[in-house]
Amino acid sequence: MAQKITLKKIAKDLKVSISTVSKALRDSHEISAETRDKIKEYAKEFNYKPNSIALSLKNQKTKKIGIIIPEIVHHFFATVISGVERVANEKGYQVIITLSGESFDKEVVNMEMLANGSIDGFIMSLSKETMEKQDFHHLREVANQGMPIVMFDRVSNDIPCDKVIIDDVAAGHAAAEFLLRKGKKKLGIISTVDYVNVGRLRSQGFKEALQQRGFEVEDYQYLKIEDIDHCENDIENFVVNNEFDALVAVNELFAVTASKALQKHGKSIPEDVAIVAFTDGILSKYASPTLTTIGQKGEEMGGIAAAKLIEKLESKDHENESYETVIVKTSLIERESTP
Amino acid sequence: MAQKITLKKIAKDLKVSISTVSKALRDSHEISAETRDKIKEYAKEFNYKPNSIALSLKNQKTKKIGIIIPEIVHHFFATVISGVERVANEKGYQVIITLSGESFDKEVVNMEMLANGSIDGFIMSLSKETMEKQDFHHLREVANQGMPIVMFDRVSNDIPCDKVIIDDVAAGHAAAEFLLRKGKKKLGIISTVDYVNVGRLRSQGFKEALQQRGFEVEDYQYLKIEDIDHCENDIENFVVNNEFDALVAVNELFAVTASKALQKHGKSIPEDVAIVAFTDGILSKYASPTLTTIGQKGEEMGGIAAAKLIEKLESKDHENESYETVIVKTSLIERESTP
DNA sequence: AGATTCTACGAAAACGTTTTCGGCAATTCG
DNA sequence: CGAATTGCCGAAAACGTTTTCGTAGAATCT
Repeated sequence: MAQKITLKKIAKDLKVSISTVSKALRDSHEISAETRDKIKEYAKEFNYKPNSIALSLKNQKTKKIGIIIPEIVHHFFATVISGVERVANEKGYQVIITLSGESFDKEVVNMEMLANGSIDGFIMSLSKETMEKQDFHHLREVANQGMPIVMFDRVSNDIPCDKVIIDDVAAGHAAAEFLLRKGKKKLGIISTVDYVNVGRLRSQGFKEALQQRGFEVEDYQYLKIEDIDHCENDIENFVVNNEFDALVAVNELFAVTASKALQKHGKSIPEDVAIVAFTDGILSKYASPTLTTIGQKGEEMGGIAAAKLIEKLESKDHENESYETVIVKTSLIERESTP
Repeated sequence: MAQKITLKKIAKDLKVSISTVSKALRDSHEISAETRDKIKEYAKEFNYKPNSIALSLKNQKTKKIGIIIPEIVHHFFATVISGVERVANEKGYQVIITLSGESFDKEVVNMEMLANGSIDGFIMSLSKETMEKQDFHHLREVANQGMPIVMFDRVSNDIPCDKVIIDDVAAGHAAAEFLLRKGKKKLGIISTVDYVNVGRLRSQGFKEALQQRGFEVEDYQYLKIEDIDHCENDIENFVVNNEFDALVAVNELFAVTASKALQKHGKSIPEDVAIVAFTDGILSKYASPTLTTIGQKGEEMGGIAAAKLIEKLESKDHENESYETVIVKTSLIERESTP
């Protein structure tokens, strides 16, 4: 229960002033070698570490960055955090995490809490509800107060800030193209409802790839999932009531669910139906068969987002207000679910 | 770029003193209704929010709790964080996360960083390296400075603090007992090296269950995995070179790897070999066949840990130094991998 | 010796709060 | 009418730092 030691206590014990202690510990030339060594020795003995709250107040910088994400139990978001944490730590920053739980209100509340001096800048991905409402006043308010924001994955074009995304259209295109080159003729896609950007954009790329190859809209089958937690019946109905030799799913959960439904009804994968999933996570690696996926590189996205944010934080504040959108390349990882 | 508004600015603009503004906003009876309303209106218009850093410094409380975990891309840890975040937010606390990456040094560094006033208390699970070294000086130091710690999952008996664990011995016992009741005779277990507590304890419970039923040590097969990232060959060799009709794996990764190896070699699950896994995560739910698991209830553990920490934080500091170890019950979730 | 420059330290302000205390004026009481 | 009470507000301290400025004494220069 040794109380936390402060400059004041050291000063009192050593009968010098607070400023002398501070200077000595920072190797100021103003302090004689003798006094300096005495102070340093004492500080080390009692394990003095400057109080970071006091420093934050004085410097008007917290050396903390705030993350707001919808959920942490999604592998993709966990990898992003991992990436953010890695580069943040390298540069002496700490990471505060809050979860919106896909709720607009929680997103707003958390943002306001963090904006009151707790952090220097934001890294965030919008909640589903926010995407649906298209209400970004909380972002705008924070940005107006001069606090930098970097958005990733689920971003909004309405907010001027740095962004890190994957090219979902290109990725959807690549998935379809990959299957077409394997000689597949009748493709299907399982996507999300349209206000989820990633689902819409991936579907769009998928569609474009087919059209470039001369397919018509009626040549492929489309399923939009509303509720990700209760998608099994929908997916099972979809795969038994339609004919296709290849399937794209905009996340690995849909993919593995479809895979199991297909196998349950006697189809073999990839011979009868090939599958390409998005979001390379743990499921793709361990499903039976393992899934060919388009990887999102969450770790890399998180790292880039953190680097861009810190760059903004450490440049002179008032300068050129230019924002950049980094597009992280996806990678297609071939596994057993495609021939 | 509207600068952040402070009490001082409000005071200046309204030509009153800082203390008057502070009191007015906190509904002090010392301030006349007229002045109070004027100040409150002004504050609302400019969206004043008290600076949390200044409050932290004044109150010597940050209303933040720090989490140190080995990895965040493990589903179990993600669920724990989710639980911590939930109850912390309910009680007005924020959550700072740092990752040790299973490294002792990073754990020490992160702990020292957070201990310098950034947070009010710790919730943590030890890194593998720390478990191996059995070096807990960093925990002891922090605890001595009066900062409360709650450990979960990977804990140490050497440190006096609250703990939240599952009864791994009982869980291992339950897993074996469950299989024996299903009529299985030759059991095997895939575990980790012994310094990982959870692996050792679950194995111990498994062994005890068998002994109570009159089995001898040579009646079951044992595999200890050193490197979780390269366990496939070891597991495949294990399952083809041994005979058993049931298998327990101390995590779902081992379980699904074993399941696939068995199926590859023509065994069917659960008819030929039944499987019980630990750590109910996403893999267990979506593997083929789905896995019967012993769930760890990470969300619940996180919630309990946070509640206990906050309870300590908000009680009068100097009181009874009593510590509690909460044992969270595991639950056996039956799925397709057992008959 | 007198003027100047170093050397080595302390005082105080600042960051944004909250809170204790003191005080002035107006009102009530005896 | 003098004394006590009340209503309303401001000054200042405190939290722990860093940094600017001032200064006393010693050393150096002329």
